[in-house]
Amino acid sequence: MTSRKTTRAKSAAGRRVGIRDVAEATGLSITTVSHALSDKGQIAPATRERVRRAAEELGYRPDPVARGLVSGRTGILGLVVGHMSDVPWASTYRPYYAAFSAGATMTAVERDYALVAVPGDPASGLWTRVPMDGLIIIDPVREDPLLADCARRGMPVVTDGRPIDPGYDAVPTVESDLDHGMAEILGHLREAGAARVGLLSGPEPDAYTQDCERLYRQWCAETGQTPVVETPTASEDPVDAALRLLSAPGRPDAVHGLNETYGQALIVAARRLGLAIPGDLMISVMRESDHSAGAADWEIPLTALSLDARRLGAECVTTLIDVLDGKEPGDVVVPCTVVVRESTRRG
Amino acid sequence: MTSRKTTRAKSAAGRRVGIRDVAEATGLSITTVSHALSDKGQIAPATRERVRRAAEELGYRPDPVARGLVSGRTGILGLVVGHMSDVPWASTYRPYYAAFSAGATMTAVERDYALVAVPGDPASGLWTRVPMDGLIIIDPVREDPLLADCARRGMPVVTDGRPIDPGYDAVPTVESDLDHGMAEILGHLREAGAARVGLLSGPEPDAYTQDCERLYRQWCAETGQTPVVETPTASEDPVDAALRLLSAPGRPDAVHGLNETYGQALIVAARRLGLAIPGDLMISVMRESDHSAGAADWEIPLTALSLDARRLGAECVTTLIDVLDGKEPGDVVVPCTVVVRESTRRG
DNA sequence: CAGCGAGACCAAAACGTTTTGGGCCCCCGG
DNA sequence: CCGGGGGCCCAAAACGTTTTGGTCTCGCTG
Repeated sequence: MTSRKTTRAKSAAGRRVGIRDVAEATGLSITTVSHALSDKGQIAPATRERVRRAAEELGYRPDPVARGLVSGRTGILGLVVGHMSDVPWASTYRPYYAAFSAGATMTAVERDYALVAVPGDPASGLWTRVPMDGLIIIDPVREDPLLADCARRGMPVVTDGRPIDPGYDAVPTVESDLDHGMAEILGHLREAGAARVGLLSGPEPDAYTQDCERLYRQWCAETGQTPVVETPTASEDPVDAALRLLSAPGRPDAVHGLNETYGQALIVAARRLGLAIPGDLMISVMRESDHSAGAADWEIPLTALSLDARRLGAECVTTLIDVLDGKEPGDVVVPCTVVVRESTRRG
Repeated sequence: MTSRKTTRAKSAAGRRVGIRDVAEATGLSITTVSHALSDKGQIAPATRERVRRAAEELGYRPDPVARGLVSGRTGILGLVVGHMSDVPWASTYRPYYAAFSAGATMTAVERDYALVAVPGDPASGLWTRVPMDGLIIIDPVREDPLLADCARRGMPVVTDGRPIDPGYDAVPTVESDLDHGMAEILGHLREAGAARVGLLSGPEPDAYTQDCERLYRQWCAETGQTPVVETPTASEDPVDAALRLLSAPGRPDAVHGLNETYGQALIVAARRLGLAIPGDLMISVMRESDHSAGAADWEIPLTALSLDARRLGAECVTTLIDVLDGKEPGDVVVPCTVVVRESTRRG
């Protein structure tokens, strides 16, 4: 009586209806039913219709798991956000991730894939237990264990932001065109009248931060300016870092912040120091999108280098699907655009 | 030479390593290997260790799909956001969804499940093709096709926000405690000195909107006030609705907005009409979280009824997992709290 | 009228696990 | 010396599809 056989979901009546049931209902073979439903072999039109009707009537839906076992495809793409092991996605990261994820999800859905979020935490190993066809890794960090594991195991991967470590040249990558973007935004600041441009960088050990800083220093070298960089620690309130930056001896009269949160921090710091914007201090930031009315914009519309995270997400998915389809896609560079607003308009 | 057999990922060397390879490497049977790796049958400790080592060395990971086929469990939970068929998630919806999704994802991960986002669009039928153990439906709408399909098919479901249509009493539901919350926030507005409290409602046909409006009218009836409700259409700029509300003959001197975006709209409208906040107009809003510094807060900190979307997401996951584990969970009510800020402090 | 191709269908293998139901051997108690 | 009970291991079934490699029966051609 203590039947342990109730494991399966037999809630309503009998078992889940399988292809076998359709076969029995129509008096046909399993093969024929499968073919009829997926337009494969040659089936008499009448039969095909009969099968369709029976399947519909019985409410038959092919089991995705069984289907996946034979086809080798699950139709699931993994999205791992590297910094997710910490508290609720490092807050500075959220807007970017949200936009990225939105773009990725919609593109995936259009192409008939589903997107699943898995934690970057390598200890959990969850990503190993969830069936998926490929993985998107956002901003791989130094010695990323996930990246290594995927490579070893032959799991198709696309990264958003180039892997830092060497040896991953084969991994397709989607990136913002920071080369042009940084030059453009810094150039804009100078043209707008900045004498000394500072950078409010970030603590993350990823290619994005690294590249921005490098490009900034390079630009400084080219324009003959001494770099002024400040970086908040991971746990620190960015406002403190902003205050440091703006209190230094050779105070910059323009600062570019590496994410939108830093823009807010700069505004707060500036106000606390009694600096007028843009009169005493021009501010520009990285932003995840053109359209978003950033939080800080209620105070002062901020000039931004718009990163188009949405599109980056979309491109990652497209690229990954290309890989899955056997194409060998090259790296993708997504343009980013300068949007000039009040915070850098003097006079 | 045109071998089509390259379907599988045999990129590096040979095929993916399966349990059979481990068996052959150790000279044991498949059964024993399976048992050894999952601590099941009785295996000599030495053997167990030998198997472990071999598996590790070969880089063996059990195929989640095959495992899922026999166990009937995939470890994947679906999250469908009802309004996603439209453009980029109806923008007013985003902060709530983001917080909800964050809470759900983290809880899922803690319990060793993965969360996959599927479109509410019933036409796509994607959710049918992606393997999952259960589904979370956010704010089911009138005659929700998904809900119906799940019920018919026996797919375990938990909804965030009660299903509107009758006949779904068996579906476990997670809800905010709007009964108390609405009474509390409206009571606060009155106590703070409001003579006439208006409501800026929403166009969505879900239980949340419906309940808020009902509770508002009920409160009006109890306190002997004529209800003043305005609802933006789905495509309209909420500012226009706010302007209508604030230009009406019996202009309210306090308005509660059903989401955070509406708070911004109210501020903009108030400024445009030359109304001082909170002097001429008190504003309160629904918000998805306590901690979030809302965008509008850079202008004026808004009093809010905090919905704790994060926790709602977490509770949905917990409840769904309970269902999957065979428990019969009851409905969950998550408390919401009033957070008083500048926008309703007179004098 | 034999032969042959095409149309309609089907049985069985394959996918990679877990689970079921033993089998064998050795040791110990009677 | 025999019977029985662990301890250790294994072969085969099952999971629900898709795919492979047919078979059978027409009708048409030579």
